[in-house]
Amino acid sequence: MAATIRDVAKLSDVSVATVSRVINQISTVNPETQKRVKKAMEQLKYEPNLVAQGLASKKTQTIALILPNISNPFFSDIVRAVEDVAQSNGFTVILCNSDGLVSKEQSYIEVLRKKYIDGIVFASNTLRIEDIEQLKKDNISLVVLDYSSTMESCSIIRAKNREGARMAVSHLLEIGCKKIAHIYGPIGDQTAKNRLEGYEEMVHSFSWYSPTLLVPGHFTINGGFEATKMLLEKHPDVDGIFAGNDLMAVGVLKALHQMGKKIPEDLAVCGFDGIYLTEITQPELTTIAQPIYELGEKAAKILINKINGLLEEDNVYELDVTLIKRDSTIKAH
Amino acid sequence: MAATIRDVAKLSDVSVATVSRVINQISTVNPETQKRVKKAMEQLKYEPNLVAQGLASKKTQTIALILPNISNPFFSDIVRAVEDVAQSNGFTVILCNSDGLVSKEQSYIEVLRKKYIDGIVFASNTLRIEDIEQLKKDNISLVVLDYSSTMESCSIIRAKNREGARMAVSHLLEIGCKKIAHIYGPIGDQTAKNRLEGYEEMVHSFSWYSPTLLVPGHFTINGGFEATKMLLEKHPDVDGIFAGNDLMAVGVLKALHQMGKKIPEDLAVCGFDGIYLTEITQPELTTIAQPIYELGEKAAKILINKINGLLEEDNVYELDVTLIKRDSTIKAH
DNA sequence: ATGAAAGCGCTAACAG
DNA sequence: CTGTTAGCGCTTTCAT
Repeated sequence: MAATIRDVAKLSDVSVATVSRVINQISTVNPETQKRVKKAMEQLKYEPNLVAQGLASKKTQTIALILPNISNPFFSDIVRAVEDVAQSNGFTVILCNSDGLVSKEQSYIEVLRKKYIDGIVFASNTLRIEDIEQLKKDNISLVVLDYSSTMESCSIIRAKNREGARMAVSHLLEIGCKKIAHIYGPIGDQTAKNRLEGYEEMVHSFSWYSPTLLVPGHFTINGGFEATKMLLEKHPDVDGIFAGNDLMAVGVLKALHQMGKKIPEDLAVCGFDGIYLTEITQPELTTIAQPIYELGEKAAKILINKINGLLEEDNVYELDVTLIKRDSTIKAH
Repeated sequence: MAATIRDVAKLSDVSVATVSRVINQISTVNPETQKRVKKAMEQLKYEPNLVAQGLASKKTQTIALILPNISNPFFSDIVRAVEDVAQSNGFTVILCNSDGLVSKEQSYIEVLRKKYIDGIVFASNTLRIEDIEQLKKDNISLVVLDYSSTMESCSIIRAKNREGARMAVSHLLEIGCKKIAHIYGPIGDQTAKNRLEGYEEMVHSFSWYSPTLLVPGHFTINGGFEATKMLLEKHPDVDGIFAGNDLMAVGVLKALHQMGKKIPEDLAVCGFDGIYLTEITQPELTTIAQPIYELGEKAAKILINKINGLLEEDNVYELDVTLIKRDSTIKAH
């Protein structure tokens, strides 16, 4: 049906090798010949078969993005960024929801390998060292997003989590909070851990500090909701809450509303991430904003550079976060 | 490096054809032989090369999902559903953000074709008849989501938009609204149009009705915000607003808050879609919920059935919507 | 039930 | 600068 490289070769009276050369823009082709070949390609409406190219070259112009769950707005922004970069570089992206399950990730990685995928952006904290090694062996490039690890044998992009947490607490102190609690994310998640550590560093020397001011919220809205109820039962005098991410902060708000608390008068709330949800709550949420799109963008760019052989060493990139003050900590005027 | 079908053939002392047969579970293989081949595959840790399979069979076990923008929470739920179904059927999904631009869609379709993709779930209203025909010719299956068209030459999954709109208005009337406005989505978008029509059918015979109660909101939060300001300037006595989607309803809420209106006492608000955002606003939003996950799930299932040749005719599936009453229309006493 | 062999459409030495 | 040719790893007639 569709024209093949052979048809083009025949029509332009050259060998398939030469046609292949002009397809792949290999310089050593006579301009004259090139013109002839190009004309033939147009005439025949020739389009290279990407699958055949992939089989022969072991490069498929495809990358994968593995993340816990696309429904999380943080990740959907990441996806958008990665896809944009991929698209403008001639790459296609395969999306994989792992739900944070190692088993799911495992099986994804397996089929991705069988598909000759060129690289993976891994947006999850669950990646294991063995996997990294395996991918290296298979010549599949890897960039990890939002990953905290002491040993780095691959490129990592992340935001300054610990520093952000300190900024959050510092802000709450500044506006006059006398007892600040923290709702933290999943244990085992390094990002959650770093934010918790930032909080602890800021508060551990205060006389009011107690480890019972730490409550788990699982990085979900409902987790934040439940955590708040539990927290206020034990510490009715808390007047500031730093939630480890925005989703939990939303849950905090819901709980406080339900309990009839005034925000920020009775209690100030600060989240982390900077997803757009923080703008639609009432009051709007103060948050430590990560440059979400930039995180995804940078990850994709680095990955593609690696794939194209333009980048050798593995680096760790830490992007800055910024405090966005809103009504959940400061009453407008 | 990795074992190929030939290695397996050699080790199990059969031809590659036979190995291929056991890989593809073709029945005509002697159980004895089959066992031998399978043992060899295990020994060699053989894994079929999907790219090679694709080239030879023109089937890649890959589908694509084209949608306007993953950042829209409605679509991220759709993605999740499609990916889940694909995953559990051995398919991989390529994600494409079109921004609703025909040009982008066009270029995506082109590369998808070159990649021997098996099928496409198209979640957008911008698909053109020519494209449908072209895909058919290329033997690429197609299922369209949330698409309204009089002529159907492909399978379509959508919710009952017109009926949902009528339910929304009907509910607002029941709770006592005396003058109901509608904020509608992009003109040209059939879904937006159907919802608008549902509204009109319900209100056109009332004496208070006027076409100026219709305001455009572009299906965005900000659009809903601006529309509300405009609307209340012209019609300060409006006491009910039906927003064409939840995003706009959120914008409505923001605007009303800013104007100091009480909800639902001064003004009741109803959205459409049933995204989870409606649960985090204050007050929570009444909405006409579509079965979002089910929409995506059904689309993916039908697509895969088509690909596997289990489905012939093209049908239109209209899923039911449900009214979810919340505080934006009824004060929980 | 199984094997031989001809592709699928392209890339990449190697030779000239 | 260009052509020949041998794959890439698998599927699929067509025989047997």
